[in-house]
Amino acid sequence: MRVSDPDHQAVRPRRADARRNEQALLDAAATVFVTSGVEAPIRDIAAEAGVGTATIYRHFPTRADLIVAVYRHQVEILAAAGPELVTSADSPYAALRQWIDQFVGFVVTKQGLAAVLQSADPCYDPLHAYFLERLEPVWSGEIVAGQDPYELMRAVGSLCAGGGKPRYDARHLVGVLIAGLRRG
Amino acid sequence: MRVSDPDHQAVRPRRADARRNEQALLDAAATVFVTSGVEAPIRDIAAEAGVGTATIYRHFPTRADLIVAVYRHQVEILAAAGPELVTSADSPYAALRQWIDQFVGFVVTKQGLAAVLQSADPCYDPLHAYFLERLEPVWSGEIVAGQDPYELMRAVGSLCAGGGKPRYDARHLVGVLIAGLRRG
Amino acid sequence: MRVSDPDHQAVRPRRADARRNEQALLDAAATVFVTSGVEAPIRDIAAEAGVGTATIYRHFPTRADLIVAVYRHQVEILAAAGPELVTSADSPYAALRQWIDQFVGFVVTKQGLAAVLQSADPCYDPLHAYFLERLEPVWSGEIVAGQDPYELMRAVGSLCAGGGKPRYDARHLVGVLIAGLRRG
Amino acid sequence: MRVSDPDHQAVRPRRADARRNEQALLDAAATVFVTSGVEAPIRDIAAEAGVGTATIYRHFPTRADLIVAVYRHQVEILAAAGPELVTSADSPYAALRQWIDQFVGFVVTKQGLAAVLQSADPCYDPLHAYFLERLEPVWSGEIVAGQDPYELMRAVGSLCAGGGKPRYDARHLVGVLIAGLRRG
DNA sequence: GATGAATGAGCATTCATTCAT
DNA sequence: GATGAATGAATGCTCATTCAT
Repeated sequence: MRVSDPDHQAVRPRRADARRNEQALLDAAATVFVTSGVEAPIRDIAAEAGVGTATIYRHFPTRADLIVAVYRHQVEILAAAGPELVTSADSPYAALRQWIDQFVGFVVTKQGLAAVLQSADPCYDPLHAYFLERLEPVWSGEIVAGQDPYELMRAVGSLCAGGGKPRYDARHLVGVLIAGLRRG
Repeated sequence: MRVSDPDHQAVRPRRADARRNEQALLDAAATVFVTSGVEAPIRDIAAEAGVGTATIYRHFPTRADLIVAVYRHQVEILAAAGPELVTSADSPYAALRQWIDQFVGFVVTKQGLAAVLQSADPCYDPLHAYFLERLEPVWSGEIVAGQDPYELMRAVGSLCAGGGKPRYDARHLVGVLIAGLRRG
Repeated sequence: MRVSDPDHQAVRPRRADARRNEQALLDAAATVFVTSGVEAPIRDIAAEAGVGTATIYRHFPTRADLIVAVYRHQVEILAAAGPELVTSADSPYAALRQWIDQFVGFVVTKQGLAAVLQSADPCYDPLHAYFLERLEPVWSGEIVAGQDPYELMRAVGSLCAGGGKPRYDARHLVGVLIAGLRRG
Repeated sequence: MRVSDPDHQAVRPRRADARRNEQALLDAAATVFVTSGVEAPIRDIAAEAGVGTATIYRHFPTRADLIVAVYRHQVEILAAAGPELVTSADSPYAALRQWIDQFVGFVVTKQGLAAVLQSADPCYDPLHAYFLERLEPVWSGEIVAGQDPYELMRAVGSLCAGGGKPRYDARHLVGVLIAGLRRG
């Protein structure tokens, strides 16, 4: 998968209808990704958004472009909670636990996002970089002596990717993983 | 995924060539699953086995039937190492570490198996049950106070499913997870 | 365009229905090529033949395979007339004129064939070679001192490709071309 | 192909920017036709010209309109050389040879133009008429006793359309054709 | 039982054309 | 007039599954 231009939505001024469509597409894709995963047919996403298929290609030339855009948008929301927690919590470790709770709670409901975090496909590098930028301030203080944050992020993604099923509590497992790291 | 009859291959007496074909199919599928994943085209597996596609359907009506059969077969091999380790190692924890090393080493080279372990699809229940039967004697002594072994198995599967990529050491991460459990 | 296996129809023994389908495909393709050219949609050819689209891909993995097969078959018929003429005509030149008449008459009614003759795409090399093998005995005696037969064949293809239209007599023009060569 | 109104660009007075755009379009189309042929995507031409796609439709309602306009424009340049040669060369035949050399050299570099010359589509009638008007004075003196000039022009187009490939020298073949005509 | 031929639904992608801005 | 966003039909190709031999 290639990402043709990760920032394309930032550079051009756009017509109002185009902007509206792009938003509709992001919402539709987010919805479809939940039910059908990130490999859902383009047609389904187009139908959900109420646009033609070619409109998706105009806005997001490759599937990776769309995926990145969908989650970048959602991560913006998630990211806001991070720094705030660091300062407000009783201890760095408490901050981390709360953040992890929120983070996992968020990721678990978006199976697509978990898959993206788990993946090593270079097309997600921008999104991964973005994630790391936000995660590191929160957890680096307490945990990762000698632990590659990128690997940790992928591990969290992996554990969450298995979630949403009975007898599998991703939040708990991520907690265990974090606890294991702390000892190191 | 549905499994039509998990034990179908046990009930009927069979012709010699049928039995030979089934074995060829299991070997072929194992090979193909490694390179192309468990979703590999039926044709590829048939070609690898040197049989017609319909022969696969006769032996394994659904894809899940085949997957289960393939890994059940491979687990037979893996399982042998377990009990032996428990008795020979210096301590239960040492036995566990060694077992985990072997186990992860095994799973990581079969991405298909990792996916199967990660999955909660009921069609894998027989395989999961089989796995747990073998795993529990090994690790239950040392670790899982209050930890659902099934969940743990799926977690290991998840961590391994993300593996085989640069900057991601599944063996290390599973070790961290185990370490985290031990403290609990 | 690639030709995966120009001789694939010769190597395997085949089931009767497969052979029947292949013939139906060749006939259908020949028909469709006349009306829609060699770039006609696969679906149209499949429909004309009364088969599914995938059947075409089974028999002729690439479009070039199909094109070559269609015309190779037709050339078999054409080729028969060649050697016979050489011996029966009054003079080599007379033989050539008659042959050219037949040849052009044949090619002109298959616009697809003309296009194939005109093309330099390497995928047609086998067909071109086949053509040259048949053409050279007929015309080489009289004409082509220093004339590359391959170029001549392509020229005839070009002149015929423009044919089938009012105020354009490919037969006449090819005659003129041949006359021009004779002087050389 | 239909040409909606071959002279539409002559009837209306126009804004300066419209005229500028039209010229930019002709240049852009000429460029794109060379590299991608006359069937190149409208978008490519618009991009090359730096205008929107709809602008092309405004100026040239059908693709044929654009093609005709492009080559009419280029023929203007070519035509200038014709009469001049007739008077300056040593003999009518020498003039013809030189003219053919120039002509073929020109056409061969514009595969689109060759295709247009080869075609009998009525939409090109105006362009064909225009061509004949210029060609006839040059070659009619020496050659075409009983040869329809229109047919000859299309033949030259056909021979050139096959060109630009290895082992195919359109200039040579057109020379052969002309030589053949001379004898007649 | 085994075979592999046939099927046709499903999907990504391209592109001419229209239309709101 | 100019723009470029939206449209959706068209097409190549893949693959699971069925069925005649």
